[in-house]
Amino acid sequence: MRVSREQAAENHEQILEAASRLFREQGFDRVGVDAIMQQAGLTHGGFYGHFRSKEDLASQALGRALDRASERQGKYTEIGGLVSDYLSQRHCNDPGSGCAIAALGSDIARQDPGLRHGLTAHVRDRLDRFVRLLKGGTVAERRKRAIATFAGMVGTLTLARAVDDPTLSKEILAAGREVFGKGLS
Amino acid sequence: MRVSREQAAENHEQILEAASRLFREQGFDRVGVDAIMQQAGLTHGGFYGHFRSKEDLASQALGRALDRASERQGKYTEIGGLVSDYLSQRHCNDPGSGCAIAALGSDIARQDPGLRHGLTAHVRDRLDRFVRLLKGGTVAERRKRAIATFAGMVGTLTLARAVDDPTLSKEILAAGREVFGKGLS
DNA sequence: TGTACATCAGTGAACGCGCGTTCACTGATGTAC
DNA sequence: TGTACATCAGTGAACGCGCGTTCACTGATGTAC
Repeated sequence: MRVSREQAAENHEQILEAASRLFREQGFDRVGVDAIMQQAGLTHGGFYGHFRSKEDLASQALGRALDRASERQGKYTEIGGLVSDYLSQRHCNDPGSGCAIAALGSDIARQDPGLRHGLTAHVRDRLDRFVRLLKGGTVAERRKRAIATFAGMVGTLTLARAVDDPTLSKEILAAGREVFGKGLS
Repeated sequence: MRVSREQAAENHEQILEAASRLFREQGFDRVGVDAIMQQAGLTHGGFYGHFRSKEDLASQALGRALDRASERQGKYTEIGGLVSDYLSQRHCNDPGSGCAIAALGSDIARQDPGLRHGLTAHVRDRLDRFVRLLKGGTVAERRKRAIATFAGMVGTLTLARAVDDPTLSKEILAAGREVFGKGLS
């Protein structure tokens, strides 16, 4: 049962959207093509009309998630607000719509070269933006602080999600907000 | 072909050791019971004489890796050396014998409750030790810095491993060493 | 504008494969005399 | 100390299952006249 070109394009979007969320929620290996297609309102057989492989989808879905994150962070003109948002309870509880680096962090290093290459370009871009948000010191110093602030944010969220005690998790988030919210200046 | 009790105990250790390394290198989901037993010099059938399930092994192997990390870090009397070691090129290139939190970070949040509970106890312990290494400020301030330093270390290593450009990876490690090596004081 | 046909997005059964787990069996170890 | 037997750690075939992927088919869409 053929569908219109617009419908097909919309289905394509739905698959990417579903994959982007499910991968972040459960990791690349725990989400099957079947589950993604079901979430997109389709059956698994049609998948290969849209993507060459699951790996191909993973790479594109990560790219999409990272682009969204850039957009979201692009709105901030000062580091404090950005960090507060990133290290919020809401973000911690909802990895599916949040930062893909924190959600998939250690997984990414083991994925295929294409995906890692896309991520690297994104990280570079994000660091450049961070440098522009920071004040004081030389450019080289701001860049060091940008890297450490970004890494600190990712590590704080990873840690807050890993522990199973809500009190400790909140304490970790709060400490991260306080220390990294100033951009380490 | 029965083996002696000492041999059986040694085999048990070998399985834990192999699992601890392989899980950190490839992640929980990409390592099979088969591969672990082979690495331990045994065949897969004997696995269930040693562990109740793969999950059970994962939990124990993580515990072992974390204990090793505690031992290793316990040797340091000042934060700078500890951070330099943690954010070294060597550690970055060899996740299999390194920090399990950085190697399995985002995976851990999705594992079973037993494993996460063990990890939480470990994180608490590690934070307490960090607090003792830091100087200056009130106890509450030192604790905040301990959390942020620990999170920063984990995030820096995760990021340095995720990117595919060695130059950027080295820059990230160097920035992390410089910023977090002072314990954020 | 209407008709006839080619196209092709999506369906669902089927494939091969690897995984976690089970189990009958083996033969060296440990024990009872 | 030596013998006879029970124990049980490890083996390897087998199991059911879910996965990524393929493919013959369907029927609505798009196009040519």
